[in-house]
This record gives sequence, C-alpha cells and structure tokens, in this order.
Amino acid sequence: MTKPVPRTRIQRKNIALISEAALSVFSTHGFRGSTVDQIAREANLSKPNLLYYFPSKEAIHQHLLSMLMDTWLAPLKALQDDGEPLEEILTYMRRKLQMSRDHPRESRLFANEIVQGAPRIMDMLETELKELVDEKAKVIEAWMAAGKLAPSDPYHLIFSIWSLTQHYADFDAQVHAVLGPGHDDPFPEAETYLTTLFTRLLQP
Amino acid sequence: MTKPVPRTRIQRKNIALISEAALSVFSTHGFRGSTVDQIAREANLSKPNLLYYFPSKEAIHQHLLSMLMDTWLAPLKALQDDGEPLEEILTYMRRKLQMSRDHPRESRLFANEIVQGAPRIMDMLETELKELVDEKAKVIEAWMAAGKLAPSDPYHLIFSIWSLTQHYADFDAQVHAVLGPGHDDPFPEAETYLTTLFTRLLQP
DNA sequence: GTCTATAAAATGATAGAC
DNA sequence: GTCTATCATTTTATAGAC
Repeated sequence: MTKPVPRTRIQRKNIALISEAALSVFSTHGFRGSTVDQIAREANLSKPNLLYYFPSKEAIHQHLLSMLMDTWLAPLKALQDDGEPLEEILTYMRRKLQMSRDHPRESRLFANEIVQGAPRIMDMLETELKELVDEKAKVIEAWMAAGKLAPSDPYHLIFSIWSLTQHYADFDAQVHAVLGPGHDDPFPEAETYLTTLFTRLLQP
Repeated sequence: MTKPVPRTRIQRKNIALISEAALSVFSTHGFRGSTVDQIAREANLSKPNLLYYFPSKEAIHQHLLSMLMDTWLAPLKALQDDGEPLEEILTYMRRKLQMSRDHPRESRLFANEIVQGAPRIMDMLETELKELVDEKAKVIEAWMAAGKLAPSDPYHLIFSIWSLTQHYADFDAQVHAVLGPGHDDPFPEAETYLTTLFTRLLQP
C-alpha cells in the first residue's frame, strides 16, 4: 500500500515534503475533501511528480496514518507500571495535552478519520490500539484494587483523558470562538483545570 | 440561503425526506466527502428532483446546520440559574450524554464541521454559542463564588462536559473498537463514570 | 525525476419534456 | 413535481517527451 523504503537523498526529501503537505491538507479537509492538486501545490511539486512517489491519493493517506500511529500511541505506552499511580496518570494526561498543543494536525487527521467511522484505520484500532489499552487498563485496575487510586472504570478513564486533551486540538476552532479574540493560549488554563479534575477524581 | 417555508404537504414531506437523508450522509462523510447523488439515493429521489427543493448541495448543508443548532444548544439553555448547583451541572451532563446516544448523527455533523475549522458555521459559534456560554459561565462562576461548587474554570468546565459526552457519539467507532465486540452499550457505564467524575470535581 | 498534455471518471447543476 | 438527458467542471490518474 505504501512505497518501499526510500533509497536516495532526493527520494527521502520529496517523500518527506509530500508527507508534510499531506498532513496539513488531510487534517484540514478530511480524506475526501482533500485533492491531490492541493497537496502537490502545498509541497511545491507538480501533480504527476507527486504521483511518481505515491501510487494514489489513498496511498499517501495510508502512509501518513501508519507513520503517525506510533507518535499517537507513545504517551500511553509510556505509562509506567511501577510509577506512582496518580503521578503516572497526570503525566500521561499532560503528555497528551502537550501533543494536542504541539501536533494539532496529527490529532485532527485521526479525528477526521474516526468521526467518519474509521473506514481506513479500523484494523489498527481493533488490534494495536485495543491491545495497548487492554494492557494499560489492567495496570490501572491493579492500582485501584491496591487502594492507590480511587476506584472507577479504567477504560472510561482512558477515554476521558483522550477526549479532554484532544478537544483542544480537534475543536480548536470552537474553543477559540467561545473564548473570544482577546483570549490568550488556552493550554495553560487547560492543564491547571485537568490536573485538578483528575486529582479530585482519582485521589484515594 | 435556505428555501422559503414549505407551503404544500408534498413540499414539507420531501424537504423532511431530504433533510433526514442529508443528515445521514453529511454526518458520515463530511461536507466535501458527501455527494448530491448519495443524498438523493438515500432519500429515494432523483438528483434533479432533490435540486428542485434546494438550490445547491451547500444550501442543504446550511439548512441542516441552522435547523439543528437549537437542538444542539437546548441542554445548555436549560441550565437553571435557581436550581441546586451540582444537580444542575449533572443534569446538563446527562442531557448531553443522552443526546450523544439518541442523536449521534447530529453530533457528528457538527464534529465534522468544527474539526475542519468550522468554515460554514463560524458565525454561529462566535455569536449564538459564545453568548450562551458567556451567560452560563457567569451563573457557574456565581455558584463557585458562593461556595456552592468547588472553584474551577467555568469555561473549561463547559468544554469538558462537551468533550466527554460527545466523545461517545463522535468517536463511537474507536470506543467500540477498543471495548471489543463482546461489549454492551457503553452509555450506562459512561453515565456512572461521568457522574462520579463531576461530583468529585465540583463538590465543595 | 520532472514536466506538459490528456484521458477517464465523478460530480454539481441545468434544460426541457411530460 | 418529476423525469431523462446533458453540460461544465473538477479530480484522479496516466502517457510520453525531455
């Protein structure tokens, strides 16, 4: 589905250029709403030249999604079995919030795909993502059973961290519309708010 | 932008048919990802017949968005100044969660639009929505100042209710992928989880 | 590797008969 | 009001020169 590993310097450079441009375009307009022309312009390449590196629009999209899946899952992977429970959860939340701030396009790329039923990514959700969440849910459950965290549903706890942190990237347009033009960067306030929220929820 | 008020019975029926079909299609594929043909098929009308009732694809989309904005805002409008503060917030959360369960297409219609930068709806967000949130944020702030709720940021409190409840509609595909095929309806668990969350956060 | 030109299909919208 | 036929444009993708 994706191109073989790039060999030459020029191939690496152009594939990186295309990936960067495609991330901007797909995250803003969704898969169907994006055109190869748009991506080519954004990458400063001609359309046929772009299609020399990827066989189709779908291949670019697939390449992006699988390339970014690791970044997407890294914060949850970093949740440490042997850490201090509440601090581990708060650190996970903060890393996710930081990703929303630093990589909003990546977040919206996945958001677009999932809101539309995840047709091109369902496989990865049912395998990679589910297995990771199952594993970490067990860790959280053990913490709760040991009385180190107040009891609640570990799956919905993870969903709530996703939704609360990704909201500031995915629904950025709405957040800014509601807070108004005079408002500063909402992320510092969000971090304070979410720290309080999870501390009060989880402190035994 | 939208058609004038329908006069005859047949007009009312067909406009309702088209709106229903368009809601399904737009909420699943986004504006650009949807085709007039798809909507027409879903409504059991020919494409020219559909375009007899609406001048363009964009007009159908606009019609839907403004028609549904009231439903979308109703739960927050119902937040009562003179109610018991924690109960009012919990009731608002439950109504939003119920909307995610009963009207997931409406939720995804707005989610698609906002994730893509809200190009066709920004006006409403900056006026109608902002004014309503400003008003209710003041009510919540007054409750906190009076010691009836634990202090926190009222805007981010509202954002958190939106993100947590809409997550179960907008990211439904992911929720089901992670919970697995053997899992029941996640809404009852979600309601329990979110009740605990907001109670622990807000109880003075 | 990159370009111009263009094929082939999809899509939004209209004309005009009934 | 509804249909068939069709136009105009956009869009994905390819051919072939350089």
